[in-house]
Amino acid sequence: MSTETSLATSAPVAGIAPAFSPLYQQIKALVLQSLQSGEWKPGEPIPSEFELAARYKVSQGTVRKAIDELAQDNLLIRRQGKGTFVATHAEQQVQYRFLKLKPDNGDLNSQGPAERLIIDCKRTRANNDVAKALRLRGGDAVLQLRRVLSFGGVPTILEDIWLPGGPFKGLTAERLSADQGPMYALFETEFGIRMVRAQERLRAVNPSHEEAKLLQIEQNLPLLSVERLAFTYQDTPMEWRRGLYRTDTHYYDNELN
Amino acid sequence: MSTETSLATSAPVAGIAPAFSPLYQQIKALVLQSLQSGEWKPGEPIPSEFELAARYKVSQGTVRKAIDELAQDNLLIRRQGKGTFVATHAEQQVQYRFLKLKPDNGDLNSQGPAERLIIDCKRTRANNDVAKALRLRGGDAVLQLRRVLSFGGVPTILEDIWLPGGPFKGLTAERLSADQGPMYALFETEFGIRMVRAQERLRAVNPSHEEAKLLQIEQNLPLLSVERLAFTYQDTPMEWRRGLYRTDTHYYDNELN
DNA sequence: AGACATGTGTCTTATAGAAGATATGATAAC
DNA sequence: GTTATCATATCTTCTATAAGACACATGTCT
Repeated sequence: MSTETSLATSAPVAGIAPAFSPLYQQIKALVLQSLQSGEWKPGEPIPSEFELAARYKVSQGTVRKAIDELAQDNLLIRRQGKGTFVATHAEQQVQYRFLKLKPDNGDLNSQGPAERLIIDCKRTRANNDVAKALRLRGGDAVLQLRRVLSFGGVPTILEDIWLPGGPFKGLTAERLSADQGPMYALFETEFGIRMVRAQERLRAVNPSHEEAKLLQIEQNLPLLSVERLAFTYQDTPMEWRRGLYRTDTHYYDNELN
Repeated sequence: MSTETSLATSAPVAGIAPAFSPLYQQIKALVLQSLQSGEWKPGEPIPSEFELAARYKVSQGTVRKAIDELAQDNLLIRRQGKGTFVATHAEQQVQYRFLKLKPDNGDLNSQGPAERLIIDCKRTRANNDVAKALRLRGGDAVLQLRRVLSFGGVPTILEDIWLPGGPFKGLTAERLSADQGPMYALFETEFGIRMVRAQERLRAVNPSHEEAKLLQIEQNLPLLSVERLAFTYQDTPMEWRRGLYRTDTHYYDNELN
């Protein structure tokens, strides 16, 4: 009975299996559950492959394949010799993982860290567009904020951000200003919400009078409008933002394959 | 001697191995060579995993891992039960693999295929920017062409394209116009050049008078400028293009993770 | 039309050594 | 005695092999 074991004969999983799919997919789903439930927190290591194999009653190779895919999706990070860790936006290396704007010369960190200025932060009710994007009911409480990012003293990005009021209860302008580092990192530590992926829609637009003023540019300079819907686990939308990027000194970088 | 075989004892490869790296990486490199040399052409199947394993004197699992990565990079396409195929731009499914522009409502094919109009096609000498991008010497022969893409009768994209003269010797406006389907597909069949990946840089710009006229728009409508450098195997740049996209009716779609 | 055989990629298990990271303990140097 | 240095043990992930069952595609034979 060397290889014709499990799957049919021995029940492989702990909880209820999602459906009929490859074993490693089921394991992947179970690991995802643990990530989602917060059993393993961002930055922390998850159990070793052999431990997980024992826990789920499958072979180490099957666990490995599940973890491989999760690492591929940037949900986990493998470090040889050390372990496998829950990915986080609070890494020292890449400051803004979702920011694809690059300066025409040098790199983003060459002029020191970005300066972030909160212009506005208020609690309002979701309009139809925002409600639809965040899957809320129209009129539900949302947190709206506006900020300007500057690089080397030059205002470069103007962002309007909408967050669902429920999950982000207690978020204030002070808390945001006090914090160094990426906003998504703060979301993880303070609210237990990890942004997993995002979808961006880009357009070229002319800024309004007010927008031009906030970025200290002429109104005839076209800007790159970047609408982003960010998702946490389970493809649940958790943030909607619209950025206006200066692209006379920077460009939006994208790799195709 | 069940598992402590090869690597040290039996020489694993056919040609000269690149350096010291994992076996599957070496296999990957060898497969890449065969792709590049045209031993297996776009759309065709490559030998089965077991055949390759025999050929390279490694196990099927090792070949599998090599192929997995190549499939990940969109160089190969696996089809269960049928085989593994060399990826091509001539697929029926996704017409324009590198085109990320989507209409605000409906999808690109809803209004039928794109109409393509060649505005200009001439043989010139590379200026400095183009030469640098394509790694040519300034003044080398290049093919320059300009075209307009329309969807549902509405001009939407204006593109200027530069191709190195050598590899694309014999390309004419007639040949381009005659051809249906993606340009990159024609490059494969007519010139044996397969575009593997590309890098895009996006900016918001105001069109020139001429550009606005070609797109039949007002000059005050900002456009999305998309500079693309496309690479073939070995990270060799083979095309530089600059597109101007209308983004009042369409948007540039991008996924982050 | 249906059954069957065959060739393909897919999935799972088992085994085992390589390679990177870290702790521990022995030994040497001060 | 304390501090450095080295070797060893023991974690981890990574690489490689082998073998068998399964799923999918496409024939061929009945």
